[in-house]
Amino acid sequence: MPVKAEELKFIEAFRTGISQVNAGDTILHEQKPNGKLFTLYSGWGFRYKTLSDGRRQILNFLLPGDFIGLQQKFADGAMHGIEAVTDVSLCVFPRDGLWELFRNHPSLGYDVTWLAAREEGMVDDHLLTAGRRNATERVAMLLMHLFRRLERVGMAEGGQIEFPINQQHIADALGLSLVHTNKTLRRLRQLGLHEIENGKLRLLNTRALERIADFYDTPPPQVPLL
Amino acid sequence: MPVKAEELKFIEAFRTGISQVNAGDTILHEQKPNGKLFTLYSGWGFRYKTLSDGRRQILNFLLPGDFIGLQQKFADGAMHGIEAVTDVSLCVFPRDGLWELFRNHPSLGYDVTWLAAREEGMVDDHLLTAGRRNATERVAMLLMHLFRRLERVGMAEGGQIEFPINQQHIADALGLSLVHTNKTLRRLRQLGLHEIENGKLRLLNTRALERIADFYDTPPPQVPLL
DNA sequence: CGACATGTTGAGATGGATCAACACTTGTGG
DNA sequence: CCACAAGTGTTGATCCATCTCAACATGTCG
Repeated sequence: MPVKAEELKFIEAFRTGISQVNAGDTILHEQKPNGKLFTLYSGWGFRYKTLSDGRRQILNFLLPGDFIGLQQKFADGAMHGIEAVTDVSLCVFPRDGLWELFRNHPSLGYDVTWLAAREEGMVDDHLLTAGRRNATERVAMLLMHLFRRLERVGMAEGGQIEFPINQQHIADALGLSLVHTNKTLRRLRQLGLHEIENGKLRLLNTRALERIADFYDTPPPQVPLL
Repeated sequence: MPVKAEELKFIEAFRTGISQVNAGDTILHEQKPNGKLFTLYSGWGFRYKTLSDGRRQILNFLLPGDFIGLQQKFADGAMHGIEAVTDVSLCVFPRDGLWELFRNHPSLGYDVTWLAAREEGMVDDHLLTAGRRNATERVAMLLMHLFRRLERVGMAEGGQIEFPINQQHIADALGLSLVHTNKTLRRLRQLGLHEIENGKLRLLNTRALERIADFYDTPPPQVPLL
């Protein structure tokens, strides 16, 4: 989405710097929020929460273009962690600059709100999935969801996408056990619906997956970028 | 939270009017978004999504002070409905006024974002609940969650709150079946943890409920109001 | 009075969890 | 170069939390 030159300049000035994080590292610790804000430039990450006995729920996956950290800043004590799946590069914004941004560039503030609302929409979807879909539907949903998102940011090539997450990630995102995730994934593969190989996901029958997941996507007109 | 007089005036001018909705009526239809924005003045409501075969997931409950409709405005096709639990009065904002608000009163825009982020934080919690807690933990969580929220808006009197939702609502919010919700609720009651009677909820052992749910609340400093 | 919403309870079925192996790959230190 | 540990995927056996089905009770309302 186009941004005015002036706004772009402000964004440039606004950001503190670019930061690199290695695969598997924690970007934001669950217990100690730091109020920083990020935009994900490249790589995959995820937001998660854990119960005190270690059960983990992945809230959503973070892909290039995602804006991160609003909930941390505002949430009522309810914290989440962020972890890098692959090596990741982040654009870091200062802890207290958000108000500046709203004041000086309301249109950017508007965009931030847009992004926040879009992310909440995604979490809404995942809640429906975890609450009301069965294992097969959940897996189909996740595959379609991620595939479509990658498509939108232009990261689908030749009908396949990079797929750096493992079955434990999938299980934690869907609220399933690792073993059952494996069996469900395998069943879908044997039905010829998808293939995961060498860290690539290829969907072989999106029609069927959409039907199973009861997932029908409407791409948004255009997405703001920060 | 205090608001400047000038801002208050803008809010007054901004709103289209106040609207009343009867218990059980749909405030916002799942399939046809209208882009309107609301603030809930009084009563209870909830946001929900349904699968095409009718399975319903309640995304969160709406209580006085909640700001509604952002996701509808921005979501990528992913829609949700809103229904009134009790009779409800709403402050209605015009469909396209949000940008005006951001431009003329950045601080109000900032507040909107705050509210959006806080709501996402709540959905995050519910996703953790639906994905990783068992039935007992879920029910304990819901009771604590709602009780604390009502407390914060000053609607807890004498250790009890209005509790207008029925077991079907609870089941749909937690991703459980109606029957199992009933049995779980009953077990907690027989343990002396709570009482629901005549539309009132009384928590008899919040300590135990918190422990079961693994839920420890940190109230936010102050909440903006629109 | 009957229709309807809501809550309650039991019996049986089942989807998914848990437990326990094992295979394969990769990286590491000796 | 090999031995070994660690991470990941796979599979079978068994268990159990939750779902489904089916009744029945109660209160409200026309």
